[in-house]
This record gives sequence, C-alpha cells and structure tokens, in this order.
Amino acid sequence: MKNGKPSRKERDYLRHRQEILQTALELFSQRGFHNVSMHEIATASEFAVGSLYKFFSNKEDLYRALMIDTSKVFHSSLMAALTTSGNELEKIRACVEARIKVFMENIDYVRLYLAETRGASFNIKAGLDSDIKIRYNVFLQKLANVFESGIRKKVFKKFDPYLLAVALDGISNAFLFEHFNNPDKHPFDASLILDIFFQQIYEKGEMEKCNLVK
Amino acid sequence: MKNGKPSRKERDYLRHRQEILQTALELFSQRGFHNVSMHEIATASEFAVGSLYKFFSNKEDLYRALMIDTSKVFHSSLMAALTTSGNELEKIRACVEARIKVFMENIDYVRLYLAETRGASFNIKAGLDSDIKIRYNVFLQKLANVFESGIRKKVFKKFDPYLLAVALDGISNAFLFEHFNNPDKHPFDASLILDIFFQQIYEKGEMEKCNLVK
DNA sequence: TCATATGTTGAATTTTGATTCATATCATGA
DNA sequence: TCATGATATGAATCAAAATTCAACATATGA
Repeated sequence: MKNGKPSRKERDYLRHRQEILQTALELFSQRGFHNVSMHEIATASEFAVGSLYKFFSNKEDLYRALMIDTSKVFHSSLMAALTTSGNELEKIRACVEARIKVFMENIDYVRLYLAETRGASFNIKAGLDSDIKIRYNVFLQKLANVFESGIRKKVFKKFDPYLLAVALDGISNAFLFEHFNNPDKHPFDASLILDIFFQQIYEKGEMEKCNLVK
Repeated sequence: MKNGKPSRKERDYLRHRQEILQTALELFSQRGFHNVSMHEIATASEFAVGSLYKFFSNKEDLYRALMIDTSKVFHSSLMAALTTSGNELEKIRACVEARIKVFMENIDYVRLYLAETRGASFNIKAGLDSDIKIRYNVFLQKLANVFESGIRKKVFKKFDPYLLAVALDGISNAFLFEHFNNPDKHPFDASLILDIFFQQIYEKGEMEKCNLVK
C-alpha cells in the first residue's frame, strides 16, 4: 500500500478474508458458533486450517470480525433511513423499509444479529456488548427521537417515545421471524407493520367503552 | 410406585432430578449451553459427574428435559389466561398479565426460552423444534383465535388475526428485553403494552392526513 | 448381623476440536 | 534459471470437556 492504492496482494488478502467471513457466516447462521469447527470453515472456504489463523488470531476473533463488520452495514443503513428528509411518519416508514431491505439482503446474518442484540450473547466471552449492542441502542435512541419530535408536533400521542421505539422494533422483529418460519404465508411488508402499529385496532366507538383509555 | 402413590425413593429421585435441573438452569441461563460443563453442574448441584448420568443420558438430554419441563409451565399458564372468562379484551389482558407473571417468576429460564423460540436454536441438534416451538405456535394460534372472535364481533378492526397475535407477542417480548436491560427505568407493565398496542398512536385527525390509511 | 440391591463417586478414558509449526509451494526479481 | 522471501498447507499437538465404570457407600429386610 502506497498512500491509498492497495496493491494486488493487499486486494487479494482482503478478498480472501472476505471469502472466509462469508463462508463462516453461512455456517454459523445455520448451526451456531459452537457447532461449526475451524476445519469446516477451512474446507468450505477452500483454505487450510492454518491459513485461517493468518487472517484471524482465533475462532472467537473470526466471529467477532464477522459480527462487527456486518453490524456496521446494518447500522448505517438504518441510520441513513432515519435521516431521510420528510416528516416523522416518512422517516419511520423509511426506517422500516430499510430494515426489511437490509434484513432480506443479509438473511444469514440476521439470526446471529438478533441472537446477539436481543437474545443472550453466549458466544463471545465479552466484547460484543461494547459494540453491537451499543450501536443497536444508538439506533433505538435515534428512532425514539423521531417519535419524540412527532409528539412535540402533536402528530403522535403522548407515549414515552423510547417505548414506542421499542414497540415498533419488537413488532418488526416478530414479523421478521414469522416470515422466516413461513415465507409464503407471511410476506414481510412495511405497510403491514405500520398499519398494525399506527392504526387503532379497536373499531371506532368501541375504544371509549373499555377501561384502557385514561 | 403403587398406583399413584410415589414411594419415598421415587420422591427422592424426582427431587434430586429437580435439583439438578434447577442448578443447570441457573448456570445455562447465565452462560449458555456450551459454556457450562457437566462438572460444573455436578459441583454446583452437589452430585458427582457420574450421578448426573443416572438421571440424564447425556448433556443434551439434560438440557432438553430442562427446556421442555419449564416450557410446559409457561404454556399452561398462558393457555389458562386465554381461557379465562370475559370478553376478548379481558382475555388478552389476562394473557399479557400472565406472561409478565410467569416471566418474572422464571427469569432464569426466559433468556433460554426466548433464545429457543425466537432465536435460532443452536444448542440442540434437533428436537426442541418439535416440542417447544410447536407449543409456542399453539399458543399464538389460540391468541389469534381470540383476536378473530373480537373481529367477528366488530370490536376489533379487520386485521389478519394471526398477525395481530404475532405483533402483540413481539411488543411483549421487546418490552421484556427492555426491562431486563434496565429494570428500574422500564417497569414491565401490562397496561403499558396494551396501551401502545390498542390505542391509536396518531392524534385524532392526523391519521386521515397520512397515506397510511386505505 | 449380614447379604443384596440400589445409589453414589470421581479418576481414568475417550472424544472433539482449537491451535501450532515444520514443510511445501509459489511469486518475484536478479 | 535460480535464490529468496512470502504464503499456504494439514498432520501433529494440546486442552477441554463429555462420558464411562470399577470401586465404594448406604439402605433394606431376612
């Protein structure tokens, strides 16, 4: 590398590294960190075991690189959607759509991502907390800000904006899982999510009857 | 055992088994299946390694027993709530409340449960699919039936009832996680969940302006 | 009290899989 | 073409953990 122009060797190195990561991603997302051996990754990526250790100092390091790399793609994609021009609803819609898009394009990664952000992260001794989870919380907070702004403008009702963000995120994830389990029956669609989230579920008039309303 | 009355030995056996499961649950939920050794479980439960194999044929079997046993408690608790007397909203409220209660009482189990039902089940080669997940789907379907009944009575709007169930489930899980991560800031409360789920989030009048409504 | 059955133990064995490193292969430039 | 350094290989090593089993303890009841 001479100021900015990577040499062929360097490009090769990076490409090889990328190939390994991609293969590992597929295997991990299929069977989980502990049920995939370095030998398998080596065979599947057409390298020798020893070579893997030229790229990553150990299995955990490989996994970490994988997760962090991809989480950056996710994160910037979602954040970009939230900075889109438009009113609050348009931002939120863009965000839901971006999420669908990026999830669909990285389906292998999603199971691992959700396991790390939502589930209990048992794969790595420590460390993804201080990266993926933080990034995830930044996103949630930014989404909350959009809700808050909508509330200030009296477009949304006065709910805790952070909880709204959590709720929307929860619905999205739930639909995503549903889609995984049954892709044909449940297309994964932004309007579906937004409709259920934003429209009142009660029929007009019925809501006043119940004790839910303050 | 002579028709129904378990002998002392049998009660001992069952109690010991239960103690092992309880210990294992704590350890697994803390550090995950693969990061807990049989020796640790043995030490913590005050048995010898060998003894564990008198109760369970191997580690995976122990884990499976653990998950299935507890999932039954969960399941029957949620199902009972849905069979409560009352109208649709009352059933749904009862269900959300039951979920909160049973989750709080089995916090150790919850992380594992969610990992298995929502995340990818990487711990067990195969088998929990055909048990926990099925039970979970039965619950979802039953919840969907309640929504459907509400829709027939024109109390709820015409959404796909199954998707409503998925959405409510998703919100509940999301709030649960939030509560885990920040117990003081986010009390885990049924009304909160139901409010966000059932009340329109848009201010009156604002909804008509947007392109969301059909 | 003793013989038998039943339950418990944990050191020894086996398995699994991560990691290493001496050797082979390849690319480069003299 | 050959020497040299860089890179790739995978059999051998090592460590961790699952599983086994011969020996030990304890309870039962004749």
